[in-house]
Amino acid sequence: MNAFPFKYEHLDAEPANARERSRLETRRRLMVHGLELFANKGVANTRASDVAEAAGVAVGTLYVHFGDKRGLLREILFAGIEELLEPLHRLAANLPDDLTDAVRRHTTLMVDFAQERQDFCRVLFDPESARLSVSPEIFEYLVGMHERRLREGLDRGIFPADLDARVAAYGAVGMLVNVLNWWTHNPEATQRETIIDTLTRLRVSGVYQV
Amino acid sequence: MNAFPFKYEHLDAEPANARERSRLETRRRLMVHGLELFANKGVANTRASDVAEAAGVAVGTLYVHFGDKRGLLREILFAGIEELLEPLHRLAANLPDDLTDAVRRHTTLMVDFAQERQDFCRVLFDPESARLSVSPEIFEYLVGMHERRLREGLDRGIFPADLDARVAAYGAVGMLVNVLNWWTHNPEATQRETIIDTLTRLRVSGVYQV
Amino acid sequence: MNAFPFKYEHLDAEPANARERSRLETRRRLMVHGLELFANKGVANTRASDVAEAAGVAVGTLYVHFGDKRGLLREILFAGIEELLEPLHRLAANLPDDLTDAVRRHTTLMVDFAQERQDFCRVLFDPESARLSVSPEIFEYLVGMHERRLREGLDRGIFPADLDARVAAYGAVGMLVNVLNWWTHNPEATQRETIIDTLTRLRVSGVYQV
Amino acid sequence: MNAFPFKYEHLDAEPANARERSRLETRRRLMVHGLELFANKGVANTRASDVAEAAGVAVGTLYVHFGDKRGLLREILFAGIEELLEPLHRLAANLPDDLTDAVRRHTTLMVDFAQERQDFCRVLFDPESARLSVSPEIFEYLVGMHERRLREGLDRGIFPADLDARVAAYGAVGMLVNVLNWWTHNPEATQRETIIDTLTRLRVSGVYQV
DNA sequence: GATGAATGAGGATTCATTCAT
DNA sequence: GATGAATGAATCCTCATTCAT
Repeated sequence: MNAFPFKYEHLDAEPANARERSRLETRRRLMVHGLELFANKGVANTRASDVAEAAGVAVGTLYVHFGDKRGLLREILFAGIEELLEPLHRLAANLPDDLTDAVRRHTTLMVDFAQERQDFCRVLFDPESARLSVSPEIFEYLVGMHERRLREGLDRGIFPADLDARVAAYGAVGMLVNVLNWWTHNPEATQRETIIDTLTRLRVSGVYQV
Repeated sequence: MNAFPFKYEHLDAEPANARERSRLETRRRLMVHGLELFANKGVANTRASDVAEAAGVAVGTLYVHFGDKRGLLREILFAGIEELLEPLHRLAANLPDDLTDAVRRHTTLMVDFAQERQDFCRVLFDPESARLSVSPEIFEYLVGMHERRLREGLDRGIFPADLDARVAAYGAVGMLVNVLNWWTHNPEATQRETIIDTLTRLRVSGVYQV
Repeated sequence: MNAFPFKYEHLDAEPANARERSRLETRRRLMVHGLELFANKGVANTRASDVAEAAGVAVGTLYVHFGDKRGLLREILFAGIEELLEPLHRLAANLPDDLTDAVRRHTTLMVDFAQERQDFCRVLFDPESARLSVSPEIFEYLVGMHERRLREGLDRGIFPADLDARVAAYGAVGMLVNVLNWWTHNPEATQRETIIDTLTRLRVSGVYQV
Repeated sequence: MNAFPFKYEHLDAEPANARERSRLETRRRLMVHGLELFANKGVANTRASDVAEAAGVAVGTLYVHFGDKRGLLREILFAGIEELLEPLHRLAANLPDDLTDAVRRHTTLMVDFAQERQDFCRVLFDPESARLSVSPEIFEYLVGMHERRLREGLDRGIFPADLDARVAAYGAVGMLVNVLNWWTHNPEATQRETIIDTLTRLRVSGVYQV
């Protein structure tokens, strides 16, 4: 049901016994404080020991749970993106017939996610996440999803045949990501609605004047 | 009338005297080898001394010319991007009336540049260039250019009024950059024409089926 | 009459009751897998938890049984060396009268042991065993044995009087150990018989041409 | 003339210019203080920064000169062993005809070296030098030298034909090394002459009573 | 201007060991 | 006795940058 292919230990897994419960709690604390520090100080400027200290555990504990700093970053980003994927998949299963409506719903979902999860987005768009090849992996996944949807639309004759699904998918994701990256760092620069309207516009009918 | 606001010492400045000529030659060698190493090993994995050695000078010389490693990177990227800006400005001064034609010309220019200057693009899209705030500066500039052009179009009623120029500019640049970034690292994945057609399509009329 | 002065819990102790049997089995498993890992990955590169995992128990269990990693290493090496000591003592109690015969029998025993217990020898000769002062303790013991035997020979006028028993003992053990160390790591380099012949030769009459 | 195959920057290289002279002096200081600390605290217990501090330079300087801690250790040991090799080669070029005489001269050289260069020997015999594969490389070289000499003797019929040169070389070096290792750490245990007499005895005619 | 030896702050990571359950 | 999550001291090494020559 959920196509997200990356395994990670679910935080909501049933707590089994006391020891396991405590382990998961430690893990959760590391992720929560990691997200906060990564978002506020930047990923590169946050030391593994900073996160451990904030979480109230020893550095070694971080390494027990996540292998290394990159591992922690991965888990944080994958857990965060999964929260986006869930409504996304729900939407996909229940798409409006009207193209503009459908795109607007999709865009709105992304924009609202960016607005509600600003800290997560700051980490996702941190150049250090790119340097560690974590965010690219996530963007690739989004591109893949988009490509599949485009390919379906092409098959069903909804989209113009001269579109290449792969290229268009990279384009759409790049457009979204770049706008949200900017907006995340300049939330006051414009309104939620402006972004939704403009992105929906561009995605559906480009700059073309009807 | 070059609007590019960043100063750097032109490589094509007239060679004045012998000493000056030798100075410029040293400078050029550092930039050429810097570009090559940055492109092939990655910016973060290339040490200042690597570049100096490749250029056949002492490390200190690099610092005499560029202040620091980031300075060298800046000069390399700004010199490269200027090669893109020149034809871009020429095109702007002489734009076809037809919207699709105009966009296609613009897109073609960008795509061809990416194809011809693969090494430059690898450096431009290197996460380390982002971490050092060099590439963002360039992308901001491109966004600014785009925004101005969109605003003109809006003023003249060419583009639909519900577009926000700034948001649309970020979107367009993000689309372009993401596609070219991918293509630069996977040149065999698709054809130049496919990219031009799809990007032109998306930019002009989105996924909308006429 | 076993002169080996180091205590360790015998593996072949009678199994008393079920609980005790299981305890000994756990202990045996730790030693068996410890030997294997130490031999194959090197002592320094084998973590206590690796051994525990291979043995199918928790790390803590290793510490319950052996106190620390060095304790495990000691038990493994002492158990192994005891397998050498037994036939050695048997031989000592029943030595041929002819000097060359006696030395050859002794040498053969050592060489065959090295050949049959390659894994043990890799651990014994591992520099980490030296760093932890485990192998030196064993070599000292062998030197002591040898010294006693030499002293006896000297007393009985079998060996030339200008030999210092202690020095000669260190020399003989060093010779043996160095050859076997090399051979253990290069088993294909030479034949068992070549080693036995040459070592016997050297021990009995040096390089002297009769 | 000198068969020692390991390259390292000679300390006695002509001082060229002032900068180079200062560089070599820095290098020398690092080696001198490295030897002292390695010998007194043990190689594993000496931090790279300890050596740098003792030498009055920054840690980085050590890494500039030797690459890493192991590099420093190598240079120290190779420089030291070369001091042994020089008289050794001189002796080889001018060997007494009498076998016992020749062996005694050779043994004396080694023993006197060990006595005069106790600190060097402590480092050479340090298990950490073995763990870092530095001392084994040196011992291999000594074995190679020995093997060649034995092979010559065998060819000329001086040594008994049933000796295998390689095995005998490993044996002889092991004997020497083990005795000197012990003596280095227990200088009071016996006299220089006792060691020379016994080792010469063993090497030439084993334990055989003439 | 060019040189290149020297600098030294900075952080990730390991793993033997413990102890509450 | 067995467990295994948590501990945290301990060091290596990098490399952008400087400045005396």
